[in-house]
Amino acid sequence: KVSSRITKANVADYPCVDEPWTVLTHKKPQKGWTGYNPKTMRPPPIAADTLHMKLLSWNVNGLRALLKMENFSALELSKREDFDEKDVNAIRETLLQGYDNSYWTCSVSKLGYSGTAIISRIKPLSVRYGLGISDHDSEGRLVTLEFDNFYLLSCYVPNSGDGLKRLPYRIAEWDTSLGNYMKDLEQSKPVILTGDLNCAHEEIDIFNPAGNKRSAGFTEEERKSFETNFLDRGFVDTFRKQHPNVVAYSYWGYRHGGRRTNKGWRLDYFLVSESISEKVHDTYILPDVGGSDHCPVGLILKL
Amino acid sequence: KVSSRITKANVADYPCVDEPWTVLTHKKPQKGWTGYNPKTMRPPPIAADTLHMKLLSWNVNGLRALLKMENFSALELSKREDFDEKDVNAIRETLLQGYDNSYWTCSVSKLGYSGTAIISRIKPLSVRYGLGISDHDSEGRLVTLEFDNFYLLSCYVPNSGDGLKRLPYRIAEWDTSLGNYMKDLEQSKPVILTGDLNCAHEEIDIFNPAGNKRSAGFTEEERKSFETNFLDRGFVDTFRKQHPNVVAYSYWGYRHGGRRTNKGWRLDYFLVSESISEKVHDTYILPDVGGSDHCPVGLILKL
DNA sequence: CTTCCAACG
DNA sequence: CGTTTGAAG
Repeated sequence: KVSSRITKANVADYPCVDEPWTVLTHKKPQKGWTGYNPKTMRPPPIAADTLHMKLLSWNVNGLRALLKMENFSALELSKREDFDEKDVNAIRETLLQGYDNSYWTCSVSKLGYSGTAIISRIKPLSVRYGLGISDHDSEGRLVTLEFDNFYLLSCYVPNSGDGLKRLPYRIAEWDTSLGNYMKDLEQSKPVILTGDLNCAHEEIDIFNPAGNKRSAGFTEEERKSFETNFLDRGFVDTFRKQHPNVVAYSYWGYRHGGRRTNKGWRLDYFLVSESISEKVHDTYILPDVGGSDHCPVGLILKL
Repeated sequence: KVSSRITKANVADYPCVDEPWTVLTHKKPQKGWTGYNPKTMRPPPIAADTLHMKLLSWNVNGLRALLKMENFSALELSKREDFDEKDVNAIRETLLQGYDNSYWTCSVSKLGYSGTAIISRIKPLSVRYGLGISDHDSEGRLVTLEFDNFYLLSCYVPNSGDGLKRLPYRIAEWDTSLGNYMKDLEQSKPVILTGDLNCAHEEIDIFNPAGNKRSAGFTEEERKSFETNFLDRGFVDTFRKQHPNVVAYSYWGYRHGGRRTNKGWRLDYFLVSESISEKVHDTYILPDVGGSDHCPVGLILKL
């Protein structure tokens, strides 16, 4: 889910002015809300001599389909990595052009169900998979890398599911444990959490707030949990901080042409420790990047 | 599996001279064997004033994919048939242009696993699904229509499976029961069996006989069963009777580009009662019809 | 290699 | 609606 660059969506050549995603689809947009234009609503380019790092997170919803779509040739891949499973090998090596460090984890309980990875140019000081002890269901939902100045967490928060069957687990087990885990890490270094957090925090973060009050991802419980476990404990939603009144989504369901009509949700975040939040130069969303029901989100961090 | 016509593969406009399927792929073809050219190796067209009937049988290996492929629009279909399941409805009505009588059966034990149908311009005198009592596994493998002068059976014989796990069932239960059932019917009228019989009878019927002696569809057991249950009991393999030395296949596995190299099997047959065999004007194979790993096979019957 | 289903989102 | 797996051929 995380890389420090994505080939087809560099910030520089990002093309969009007055495109569909700048349109508000709320029936009753509140006063002051504006659409999101990632071309014009970005800060000035960061100075070349300012040491910085670019983070990009993307829920790709199926790597095989994505790689097929983007015309990757999974066949002419070198044998550099020593992995057992052919497809994983192909996927890894295809994405790894120029990246020497990649860290993958996936669901072992239900194959193909979930998984996360971090691909990085910079070698981390340490790597950790899962939440530690309480990561009981081994669904490959978390990778933690330790860098000099911060921890980077790539996470895929459990979906509460049809009929909200998994809502209790999601709140009581996952969100709580993740918050605790982040606070633990924070004692040694600032923390940056990114990924699909499976929650649209506020009304501005979803196209139809009224109609989704009992939909997984926008229940009272999940939104409250988002606050108590993360925001109230000192983690900053950097996109929202930078753009307090901007409607911007990172997910559009496939089911009703949501992308075309911009009926989306903001589910993909960067949450960072307060102590590092002033170092964030930019947080941005790349809504025109296709190939998944989610689009990538990015962050530029001054070092 | 059975229809009296197939749109894209009429006998009249069937185009092929010196095409790949005329090539023998046997490593050691026996003396006198020739390739099959359905354009030149057919009898003279049947006289227009000779009353006749055309039967066509096709294992389509997935109707949804086929319909998609052939650009059917499953949406603008009428509500003529009163079926519950939408897709079945769409499929039926799409295939039914001009056919008032269609008879479908499918596996209820494993959905999407197997099924057969007969689509006919002529209304049958009676219809029967399965083998009767012994059709215990309800896999939708047989439809019987009664016409004035014969019974027509569309059949999908069980594959013996990987590791020949189902070979005993296939032989002892299925083939035996089917043979008995056909002999029963034959007491009142001649019988025509068609479909994927999942057996390449002789060496001429498979591209690599030596290498497939333990492959499902060419085991000693299946070939013997084909003889004892059908041929020895008086049913005539009409294609082979008409073309004793012709190498012609009706199936090419997807796995190793079998269609391109004509590495095929003859698995689809017409077996008819001796009493009606002299009425068979032509039996033919349509190897250039794509969209499935099997191609259609046809028969013209004088009435 | 290609189909289908079921589960999941 | 679109993805994945697994079974089947």
